[in-house]
Amino acid sequence: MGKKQTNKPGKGDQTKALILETALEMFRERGYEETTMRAIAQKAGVSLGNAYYYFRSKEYLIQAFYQRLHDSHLAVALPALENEKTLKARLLAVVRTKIETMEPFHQFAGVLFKTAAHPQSPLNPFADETDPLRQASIQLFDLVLAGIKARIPNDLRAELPYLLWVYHMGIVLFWIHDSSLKHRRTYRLINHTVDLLDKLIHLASNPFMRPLRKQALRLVDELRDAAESIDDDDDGPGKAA
Amino acid sequence: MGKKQTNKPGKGDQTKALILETALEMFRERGYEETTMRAIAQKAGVSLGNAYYYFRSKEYLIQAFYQRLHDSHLAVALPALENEKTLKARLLAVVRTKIETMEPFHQFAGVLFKTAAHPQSPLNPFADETDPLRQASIQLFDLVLAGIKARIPNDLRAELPYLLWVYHMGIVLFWIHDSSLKHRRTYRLINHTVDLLDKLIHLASNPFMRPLRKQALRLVDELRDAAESIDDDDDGPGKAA
DNA sequence: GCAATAACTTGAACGCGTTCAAAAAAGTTC
DNA sequence: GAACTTTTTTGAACGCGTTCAAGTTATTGC
Repeated sequence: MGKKQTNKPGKGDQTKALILETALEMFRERGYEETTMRAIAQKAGVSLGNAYYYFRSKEYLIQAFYQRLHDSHLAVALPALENEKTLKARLLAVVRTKIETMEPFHQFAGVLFKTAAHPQSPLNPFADETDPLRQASIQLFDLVLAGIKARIPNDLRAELPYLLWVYHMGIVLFWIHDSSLKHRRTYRLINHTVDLLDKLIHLASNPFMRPLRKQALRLVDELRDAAESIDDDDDGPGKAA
Repeated sequence: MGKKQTNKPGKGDQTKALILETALEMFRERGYEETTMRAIAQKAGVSLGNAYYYFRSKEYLIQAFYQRLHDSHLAVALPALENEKTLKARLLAVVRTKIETMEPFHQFAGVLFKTAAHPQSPLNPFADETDPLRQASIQLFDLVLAGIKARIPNDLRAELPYLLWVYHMGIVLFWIHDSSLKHRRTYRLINHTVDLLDKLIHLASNPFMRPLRKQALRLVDELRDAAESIDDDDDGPGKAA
């Protein structure tokens, strides 16, 4: 029973890990475009074709990187959440640790959104609703909300994890473009936006704001499953009511 | 006097136009990735190297495409604005015509954001503040606002053209991912968001909203010149106030 | 007109990501 | 352990974007 587990311990898994490790190291040091598949293979001590046996394309190395990143982020974000009770503090903790986790890959990160924004790319984080990594990432923001006392209307509460995830993607996008020293601009932006979001969420929770909130949430709903199915509905030619 | 004008009539300008025309036609029919520089050159009846004499890279063909697109958009948007007096109607007209103008390039358009989102790319529309095409594009939204009666606070009014431009970029991004029939989802989204924006702008114009508006605008200010200079300021380690 | 200079054009060559038939190694079955 | 299958590994080859030294054609100065 010690030998074969659920799947296969696989000799090849070692090779795969070796290639990924080598690739990420080279990405970090030299950047993505500057690191060739041939160089990765050579440094890892395998043949070029072998790298393609384990990773369908160079882009798939990025996908593996995403997974690593998320694991690392969880490892520091979860403990950080233990100490915080307010929405503002918890959100701040998660977003800050995210950026800190990505820090070593800043130069390399530029390419992420390049591929991620491409509709046809398998890395597009908005692409398939069922992507487990994306779900896990959103779930972290659900956890942020689960730990607070303040009451948030159910309709908003349901969408908020996703919305905060989108928000944090925006922060990451900003960070990618941020060339300021030690990315101070990004941290400042995080402080300000978290502050603003905190106020907005409380404002939106006010009964007075219910109609506008409902309308905005309906919009969000529509945005979510946009690039998915091919269907036909209404509103084609006519104007808004 | 019929010969030499201000600059040079340039024999090569013909060749450049020919190459661009051929390229865009092939992009439209076959897509960007599927159209090779060799194929463009061959169809245009020039050598491969010649194409690179006029366009530094394949990406620069996209930049030329941007310019074409904007010209076409202006040609239909400006007349459309003549008939409309309200913010909602004017904004709707500009954004709708934008999508309609881009229609023939939907398949090809996917690659736009791929390159555009890349920080190092010369096509990044957020990159350099001084890009004339970007300025022209923002100016169109200034024109949208210039034609309305409703009073908008000065601080908001000043930033709004840029904000609406960013909004319209978001719509384009959605459209790129929109696989619904005739892109009905996009048009529906435009209707709903324009409606929402209209309400939001009026709400934000309320004196009651002044503090929140000020804070949001300060944030926008910070976002604008983010990827520009390398500086160092405050807010590094500490938390939000 | 004629040399000199600039503008334009060419095609071979380079390095890259990717593919693939074929070989080698590991695992399986009897 | 032999025959067979599956997994892993290889390196040559392909098509691509891009570069460049070398040509050809147009323009300029006299």
